[in-house]
Amino acid sequence: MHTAIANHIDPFITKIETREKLSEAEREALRLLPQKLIHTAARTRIVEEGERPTHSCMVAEGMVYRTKIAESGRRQIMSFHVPGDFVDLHTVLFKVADHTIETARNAAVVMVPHEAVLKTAAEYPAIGRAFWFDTLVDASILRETLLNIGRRDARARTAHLLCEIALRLRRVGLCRNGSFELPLTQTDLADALGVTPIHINRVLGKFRTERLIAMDGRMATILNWGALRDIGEFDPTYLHLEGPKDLHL
Amino acid sequence: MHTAIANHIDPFITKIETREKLSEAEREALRLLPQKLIHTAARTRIVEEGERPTHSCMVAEGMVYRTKIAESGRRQIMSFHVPGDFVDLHTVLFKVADHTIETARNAAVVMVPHEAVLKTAAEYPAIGRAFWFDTLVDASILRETLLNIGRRDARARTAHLLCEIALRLRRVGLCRNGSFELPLTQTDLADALGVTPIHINRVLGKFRTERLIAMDGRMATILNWGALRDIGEFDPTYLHLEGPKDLHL
DNA sequence: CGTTCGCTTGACGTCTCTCAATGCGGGTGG
DNA sequence: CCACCCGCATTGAGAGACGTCAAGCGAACG
Repeated sequence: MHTAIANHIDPFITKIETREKLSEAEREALRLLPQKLIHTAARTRIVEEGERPTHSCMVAEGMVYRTKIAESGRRQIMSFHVPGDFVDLHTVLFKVADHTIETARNAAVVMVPHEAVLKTAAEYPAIGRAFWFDTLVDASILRETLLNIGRRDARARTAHLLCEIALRLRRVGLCRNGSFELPLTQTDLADALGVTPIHINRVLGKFRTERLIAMDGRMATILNWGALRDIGEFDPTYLHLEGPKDLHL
Repeated sequence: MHTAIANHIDPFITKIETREKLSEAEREALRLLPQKLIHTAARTRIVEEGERPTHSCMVAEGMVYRTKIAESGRRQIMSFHVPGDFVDLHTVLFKVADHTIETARNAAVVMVPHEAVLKTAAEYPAIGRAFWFDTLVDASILRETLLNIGRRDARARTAHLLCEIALRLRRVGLCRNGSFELPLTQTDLADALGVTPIHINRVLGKFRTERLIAMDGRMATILNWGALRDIGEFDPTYLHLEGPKDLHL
């Protein structure tokens, strides 16, 4: 690194570069984005539905999720975010946030002002593309989630989500030998999977007696990846870990 | 218009400009995109999951939807697209298509090569932003769909979808007095809403006896918008019809 | 004119929800 | 340091929404 001080954006740069190599000037432009690291308590709302946010955030530590609440009061978690994920590039262009962003437990997020994001994207097309690509992957994950909830039963849904979280955490070095910290309550999982916490409890209980997973406090371990993958029909293509196609511009 | 010949991209430009005004140079750049109009039969797959497409498409006529199939064979429709929608800006950056794009009935779509899209986006930041914004709205609709399917019962889901389609069609002048052509079978609706066609049939039947909607062949009419909106908890904020925030670059 | 596709309706099964109660662990205040 | 409380996990019993299986019917189409 050329910069002396460690930069909070670096995890994002690392993620981006597993897809498309950036020039030194582009990396530097990203590092020069104004940024403020914020530590939050559990259940902190970073962006509230209906707000007009002026900053975007990137996860530095912990887990963050997006949520919407129906008029009836039922909550749906739309997606989870792990360190290195830029959570709300959406609000860069939207006037009003269409959903809430919340931390699961203690977390750290980096706040970056919208104008800076847009200016950098306009100045460096490769960065603009990188941001765009990131939101596209996000949408792809959303589509798979939709398939999961719309067309699989609770058992398959749960298996699928566990596989996805494990894989995404492994990518950033937070899952070893199938073990990872899962800072979510069963109610969170239920809200993400479109079922009741009671039902999730029974599904997880069955997974445990079947020796597919183990859970000890906040640590979860996948004991039988193959079986869980099959139950959840998990195929990671939709995560687009490969990166974008080769560009000839 | 400055160009003598009607351009197939014009509906997209019109849509874009309800959000952010473009300069004449930018409009012209969009019109100069290489394009090929294709007329398709019903149930034509434009892009197949797993393919490596080289073109993106925009809907010119009819209705197009995105779909994924689970290993178990169950199909989920992720989203519908009406004239003026750029359906698969995703594939511009993705190597492999993560889902299938299909026409409901006879339709017309405009095909545009990916390199041209990327080149224009890189050259004109406002156009790059417009593309990005379009995919962000797409993701926002996806999130609302997820809430719909995850946290509402079949009756509410159906009402919500009908409201959304009516509103989006009205925006492009294809819905008058609550009447619009709905080129979807009950099986399509079921696959979009995560239920069985039989159940959708009963829900629609109830809507009809309650005088909330009327259906005559392919024409659907919303007779009681207020009631349907309330049943479906429909709030169009997520469609971001307002456009992006005012930019100060 | 037969065939296929889509709509409709009935009976029955089941996955998941609701209601309800218990227990556990961690945080808080006296 | 202990009592108390609250959030979360767990388990049981009964109810309901939705799925499955099955059959009939009309319209479009070759």
